[in-house]
Amino acid sequence: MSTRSRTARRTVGITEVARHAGVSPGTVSNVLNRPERVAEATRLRVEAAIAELDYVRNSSGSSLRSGRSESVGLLVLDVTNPFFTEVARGVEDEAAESGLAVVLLNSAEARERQRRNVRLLAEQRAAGAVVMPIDDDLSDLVWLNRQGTAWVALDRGDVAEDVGCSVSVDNHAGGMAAGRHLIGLGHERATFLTGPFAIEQVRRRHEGLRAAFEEAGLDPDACVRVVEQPLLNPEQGERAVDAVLAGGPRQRPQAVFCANDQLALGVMKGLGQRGLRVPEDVSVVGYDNVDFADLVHPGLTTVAQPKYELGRTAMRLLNSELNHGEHVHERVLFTPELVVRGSTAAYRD
Amino acid sequence: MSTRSRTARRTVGITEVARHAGVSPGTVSNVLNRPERVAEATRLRVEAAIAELDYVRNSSGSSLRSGRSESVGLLVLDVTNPFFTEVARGVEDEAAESGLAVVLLNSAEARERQRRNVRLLAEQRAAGAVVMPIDDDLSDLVWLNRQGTAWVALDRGDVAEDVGCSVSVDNHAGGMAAGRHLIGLGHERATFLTGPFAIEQVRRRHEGLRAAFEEAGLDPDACVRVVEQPLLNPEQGERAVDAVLAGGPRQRPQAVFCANDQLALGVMKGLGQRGLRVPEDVSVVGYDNVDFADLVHPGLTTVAQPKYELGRTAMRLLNSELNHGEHVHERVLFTPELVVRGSTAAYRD
DNA sequence: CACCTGGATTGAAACGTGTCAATGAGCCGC
DNA sequence: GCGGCTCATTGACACGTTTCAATCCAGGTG
Repeated sequence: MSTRSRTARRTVGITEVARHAGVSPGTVSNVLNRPERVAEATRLRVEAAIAELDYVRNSSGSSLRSGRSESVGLLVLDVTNPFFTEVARGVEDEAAESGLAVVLLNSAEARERQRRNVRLLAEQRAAGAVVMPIDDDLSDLVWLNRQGTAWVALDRGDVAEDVGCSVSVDNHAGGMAAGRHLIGLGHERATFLTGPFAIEQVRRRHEGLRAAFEEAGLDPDACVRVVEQPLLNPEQGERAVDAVLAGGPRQRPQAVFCANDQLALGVMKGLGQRGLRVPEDVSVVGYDNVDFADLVHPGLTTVAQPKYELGRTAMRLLNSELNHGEHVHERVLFTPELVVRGSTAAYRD
Repeated sequence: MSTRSRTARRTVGITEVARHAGVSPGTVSNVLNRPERVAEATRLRVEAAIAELDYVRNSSGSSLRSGRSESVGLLVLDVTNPFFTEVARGVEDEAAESGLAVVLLNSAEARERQRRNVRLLAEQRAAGAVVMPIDDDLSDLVWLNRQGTAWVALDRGDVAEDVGCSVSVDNHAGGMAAGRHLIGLGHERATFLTGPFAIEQVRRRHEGLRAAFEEAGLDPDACVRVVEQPLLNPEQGERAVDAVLAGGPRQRPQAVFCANDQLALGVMKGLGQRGLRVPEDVSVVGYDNVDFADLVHPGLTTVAQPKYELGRTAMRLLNSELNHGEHVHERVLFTPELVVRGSTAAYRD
């Protein structure tokens, strides 16, 4: 055990570097920010001084002066969800390339916490933010925009374009792809296992599923049942099994389409515990294609989202908004892709 | 589509609030930071002005003046790993309680990137950091400390105590618990499937496993084989199956202990593809107890780490270091816990 | 009434950087 | 050799906040 050395290290700033190199502070600043404006000889001299004094720039000073910091926020619904972490990686990578730091903020699906985090971003004078809003109420974000911080909405295609950019995946198409797949296998009774319908993505996936049945000349009202759970995690999936199976073998769905891989994995576990086999007795389809979907047995058929690309594109959009003076809000829409694995099979009576 | 409103919103600062409330800027600052020093009447007047003008404090200004910012870094090996995300949640929660923002930085297991991130923390004059170092070379972190930024090492029990605090889990005990469990089931040929031995945690787990065999009067050199892969992800686990099975049924291990749940899940998948059943033909033990360990079939027996607590404790330690002037580096060691599920069973010839 | 005390408030001086108008140094062409 | 030009550099100020010594005021005491 030893005591922390409270080194009263005198802070070396731009002015000390300047003195050491025999130039003015302004020149040092130029070397740092617009090297092309300064003659090579002096630039080298300044760089030498920087190295020798082990100078590290103080970003508080610079963002105070310039009015804007060099970090962007990533406001996420739930750090734990593997879907988001993949997105985070995309944002991180793209931000790193433009020298921006990423501040991770977790709303933990709580409105109060989202509000606090938005406020934090405003206090930091963050350059921008990539945001997954907690619900349809965007007033906090509009406020943030008025404070001068730009943002891009993620996975929320319905933001009005006069409010901000958005990057999302076509949830309707995803639901439809899942529906077509099941219908193609001969299923006619499906259950949509989902989280709260307050979440827009979830609603769209449901509509897509129904559209697929309609397209095939089947009545969605008769064919598609819904089981709604309060959260989108594995435990809730497991807990929902009884509701899913309600009605006995004649009424019971031939297939379960889950709004989420986590729900799907939970439901698969629950089905197994009740002696039902996937896919022989029930087919299961998930959504997201998290890494683990490939590792369970049987592999989970699921609607894949380009998670990494999603984050990367959002950050790229944000970047372009930050650099161009004149900016027109954009809306990028990815198309999901069905990945067929072992958890779905043709229906046989 | 509409053009971003470039509102030339004049910035309202502490001085404008002061004028509006008829007090001096200093008083406003006091209201914000040490409300007890200011008389109730004026405090209320200032607060009213703040609300009316929609003032939001500028953290650049305050950290410039005070010399230290109010954010802490979380330097992580790989944002994607579910182990880290759980840790992140713990850090987040604890930081939020003390009003600190968490800056997430991803080393992506690359030394160069870790270095850049450490530099970023120094530039931000971060109050502190929770760090998972990429390898044994802590020189960057020592440098960071000299810059005045304190840190707590995570999951790295071997940092010298004169360098910094650390919070970790007893990897030796974890390996031993796994070993005892397998020996108790009658296994005498085990393979340790692992990532690079350069990682300290991995080495300790291996030693623990060997210690268990020794304790039981068995020769570790004869009983424990090692298969080393370059990375700790599922794909590598799958790829390692052939190496694990080398030697045919007589030589083949009765149990595989993996340094990581991800490896374990990969190897289970690979074993299944080759027609081997878990646990009937081979027992598998993982490490970490990620959420998904409970969802595969059979459930994965694994050594659980208190992930959330780990993060939370690290942040708490950091906090105490930041607040107390005099500080003695601490070393916290958690004990892991074996969670037995279906992937392990008694050996029968 | 003069004096003291202690709490509330003030004013000015930093913190480290970016910006920009002004200055200086060289160079070319007439 | 001179005016005019460009490119490099300078110097001073402003950004919004915290801090701290100095000031003010009210009330109590002798």
